[in-house]
Amino acid sequence: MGIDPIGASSEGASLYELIREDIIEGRLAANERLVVTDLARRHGTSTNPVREALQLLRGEGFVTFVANRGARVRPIDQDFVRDIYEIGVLIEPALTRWFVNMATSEDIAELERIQGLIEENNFADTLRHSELDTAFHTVMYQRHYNRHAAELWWKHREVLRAVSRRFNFTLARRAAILREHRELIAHIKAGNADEAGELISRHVEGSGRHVLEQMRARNAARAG
Amino acid sequence: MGIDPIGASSEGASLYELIREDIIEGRLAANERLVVTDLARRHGTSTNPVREALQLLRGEGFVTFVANRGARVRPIDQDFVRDIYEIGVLIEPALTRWFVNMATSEDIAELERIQGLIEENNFADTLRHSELDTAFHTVMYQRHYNRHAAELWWKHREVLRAVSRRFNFTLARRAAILREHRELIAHIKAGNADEAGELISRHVEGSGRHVLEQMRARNAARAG
DNA sequence: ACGCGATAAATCGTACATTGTTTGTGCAAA
DNA sequence: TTTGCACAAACAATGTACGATTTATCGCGT
Repeated sequence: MGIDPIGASSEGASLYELIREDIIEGRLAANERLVVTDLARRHGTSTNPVREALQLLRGEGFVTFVANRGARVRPIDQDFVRDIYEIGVLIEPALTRWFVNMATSEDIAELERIQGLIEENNFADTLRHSELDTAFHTVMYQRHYNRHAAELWWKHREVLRAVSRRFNFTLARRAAILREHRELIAHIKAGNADEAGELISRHVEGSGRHVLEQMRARNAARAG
Repeated sequence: MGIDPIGASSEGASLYELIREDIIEGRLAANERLVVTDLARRHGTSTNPVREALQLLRGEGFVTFVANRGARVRPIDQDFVRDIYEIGVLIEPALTRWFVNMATSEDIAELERIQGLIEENNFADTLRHSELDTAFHTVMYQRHYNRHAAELWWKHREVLRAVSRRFNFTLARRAAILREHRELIAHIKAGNADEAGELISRHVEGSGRHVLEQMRARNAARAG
């Protein structure tokens, strides 16, 4: 599964996860107030668990606090998404280069298996594609010695997955994803760490650009 | 046994900040249990504020949780420091390149002013040097459009400052710092973004290596 | 020395009190 | 009628206290 240092996922469907999903998925609007008693009533608990969940979310950056005025939903807007992608462009190549130098034949087989499923699915089920794509990159990053960087990537990934779930892949983007994945596997097999890193850089940047275009288009549609 | 009861009861600073400082500064040992009732008694509050502070720290990665077993201090060990520095090596050059292209003459004057204070102090007061050095880099990063990256840098910086406070600068490191800062200002003046980025990469890596060597030496001394 | 059960301790959830903030109302003045 | 403002009531955040449930500890008998 994921890369989870703080023990969040050990609790099944915790209050933290529920509220977090509501924020990421957009069910809670940007800057919306998070009233403790309301959330407690809605989830059938007392206020204390809600308060602790909100503090946890605050620490992770999903919620903002003002003293004596409570919590609000941090907007998952274009700037937020752009920031995350740009950090990915800087970090993921380094993770990839390390993986290329450490990859076993089992790793490569696993990547090819997942890539096979991705091509088999061929974006028919977009949710499934998203999961497979995440799995693909997780194979590469999950064993990296820099746990901090891997965790950071995972946190960002969860946000981006939720955001991009609202959109469809353009045909051009679909083709690019498949092509780049195949090319990446080839680089890994050949042990070309730098080329793989370069490719990932373009891959992440392309993915970010794609999502941002979609967000922009939808915003324009909503405004006009 | 850890906590200084004087600093603990000081007014103004929140419970979160107090516990956080105790972790970063090393007054709370690695993996030490954080018992809610103890902390509450020690800080003269009830348990609820402590619980919320711990969740906040959990979200920021300073504390780990296991269900029904409470919180523990995440170790600020060599791996942790190395991870943070490596992320800095990846991110700071990008922040620097942007700054070089955006720097005004006021920015450069401010950098030269701080650099003057640094050279004037010349590591006589190491704490002051640490503050000035942080100020120097803050001038470069604080206005970056990628708020996420800037915040990430700041959070890391706070940890590293606390860690390196335990050590002294070697003569070689002192010389390198002054030389690289001067060289950096020259690159900024000339508008050489790429050279400045390259230099910052080396600067951060050198700084990280220096701190890690010190940690290693102290660990070895403690063991033998 | 090694389970094993009783006891202590700590976490987690609930209920309540206090304090600070927001909102709505009445009233006077423009 | 509208605007500005004081003031009070409702509301919500923050802090305290306590009971329930889970985990850790320790003494005891084999």
